[in-house]
Amino acid sequence: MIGKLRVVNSLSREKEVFEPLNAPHVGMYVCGPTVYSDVHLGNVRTFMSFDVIYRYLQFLGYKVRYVRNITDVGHLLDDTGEDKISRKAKLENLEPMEIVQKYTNDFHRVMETFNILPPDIEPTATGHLMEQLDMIQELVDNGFAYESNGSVYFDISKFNEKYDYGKLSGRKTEDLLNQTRELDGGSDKRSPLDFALWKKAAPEHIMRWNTKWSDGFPGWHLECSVMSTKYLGEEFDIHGGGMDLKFPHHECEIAQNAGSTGKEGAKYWMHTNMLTVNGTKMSKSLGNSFLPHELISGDHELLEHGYSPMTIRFFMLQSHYASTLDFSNEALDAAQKGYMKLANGLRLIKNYEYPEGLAEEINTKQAEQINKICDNCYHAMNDDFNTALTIGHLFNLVKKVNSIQTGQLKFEEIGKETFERMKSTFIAFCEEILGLKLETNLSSQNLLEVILEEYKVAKEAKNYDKVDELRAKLKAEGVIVKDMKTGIDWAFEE
RNA sequence: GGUCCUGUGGCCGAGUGGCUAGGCAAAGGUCUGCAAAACCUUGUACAGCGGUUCGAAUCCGCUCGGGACCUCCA
Repeated sequence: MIGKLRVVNSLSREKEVFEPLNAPHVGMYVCGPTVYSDVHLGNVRTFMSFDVIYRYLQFLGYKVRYVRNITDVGHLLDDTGEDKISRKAKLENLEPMEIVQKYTNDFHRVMETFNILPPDIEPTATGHLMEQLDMIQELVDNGFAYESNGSVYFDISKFNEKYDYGKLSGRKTEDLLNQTRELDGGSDKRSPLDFALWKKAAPEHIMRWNTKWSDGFPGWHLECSVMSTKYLGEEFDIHGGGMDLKFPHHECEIAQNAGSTGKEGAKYWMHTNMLTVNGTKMSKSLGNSFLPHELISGDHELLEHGYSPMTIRFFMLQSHYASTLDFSNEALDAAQKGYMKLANGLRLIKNYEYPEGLAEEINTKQAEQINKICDNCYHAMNDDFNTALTIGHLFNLVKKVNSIQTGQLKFEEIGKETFERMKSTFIAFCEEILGLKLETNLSSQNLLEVILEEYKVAKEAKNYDKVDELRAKLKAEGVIVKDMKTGIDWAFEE
């Protein structure tokens, strides 16, 4: 390993050296989707960011247990106390579990489309009701929660006697109180800051469980505390999620963990930033959100045409996960060309082998440059998973690879050792770490070979009409013919 | 209103004190039947003003612009 991995910890707001609690094991929990409708692109960015983090940690040799939940109940919509799943179920006249299954399946398909690896454990809230009830009881026993009219609430003021509610998002309880609108008379809460652990269900509420507290359902924040603790322990390494979950969701999680176990859960908190469209956060209510399939097909009023999943992945990884990323046709088009350039480089180097028995005539400058670039890839990823910088370095390797193809750089100048390092580094960073894979839309690889052979023959015979015709034919397939001193090859059209 | 983030060349986007980020676009060159691709070269970039420093895009202050969270949201 080159250098140490450093991550920006939302808790300290500083870049810290990453030191797992129980190396080589790493526990990572990421807040997953609420499966009540299609995932939108913003969700994809978050899960893609943590996918790269997961991949890189594994690449570094850590044994990672990655837990990403599915929220299938209890996500309060508003003051009505109705949750997202049951509202949708009523709307579509389906069983809540049908909604859950439908959108869970859809979610998995989308994740696969973008080459996002599945987590090691994907627990559901409904599958952990007993554990949630246990944690509620613990919180009540410890004096951090109270029952009120069949519901159970977390008691922020009690919590603050011993802990500090708001430390993650930098909020002060007094400020929060000043800003919070007054409770309507009907509330069972002692303070507007208190949040629900268990909600008594209204008669029309369809997802409900009969417990000693009431016939009701769990609060949203609880499941994450319960499931992270169950699968990763009272203290674990990384907890992630989108920025917008920082408050109140993650703040509540910390409170629940501390209140029940005495430990605050995660050592490192990591937050991904938002996707924006024309500078404004992508969200459904603003009508500026894209569904993954719309971006791929181009079937959206804001889009001129579609983009392949790997182009989108590349586009997203070209910015740092903690920065906002703005969507535009121009930016996407530029990313498409850039991605094809990278993909062509990847395809080339995968096919290259250092020639057997070739005498080395090392060009020290070239070899040093290449080794430096390889080092830089590690440095970039070690620096808080800087995929944007990593991609920049990979493009520098692409130049070397292309130079080999055109014969401007020779194998013997690089030497076997450096060549092998370049090859393995390039492939590992593209495929294993960034999760970019080649997308071949060629109808037939063999056909391509045949046409290229035909092209070669025509070229040698100086039959230029035929040459131009074949060129056009291949271009229609998205393939560009490359005439070089060293021979004829092809590349994906950029 | 409170808390916080942010403003980089035509566009996107890295970069927290001195070391060419990178991609797209543009210009010139090499190569070529012509092209394309590739490679090489080129761009008075760091919102404005002031300060700290031998030296600042990078630190500090002010001004102006953009955004997020404070209610469900990745």
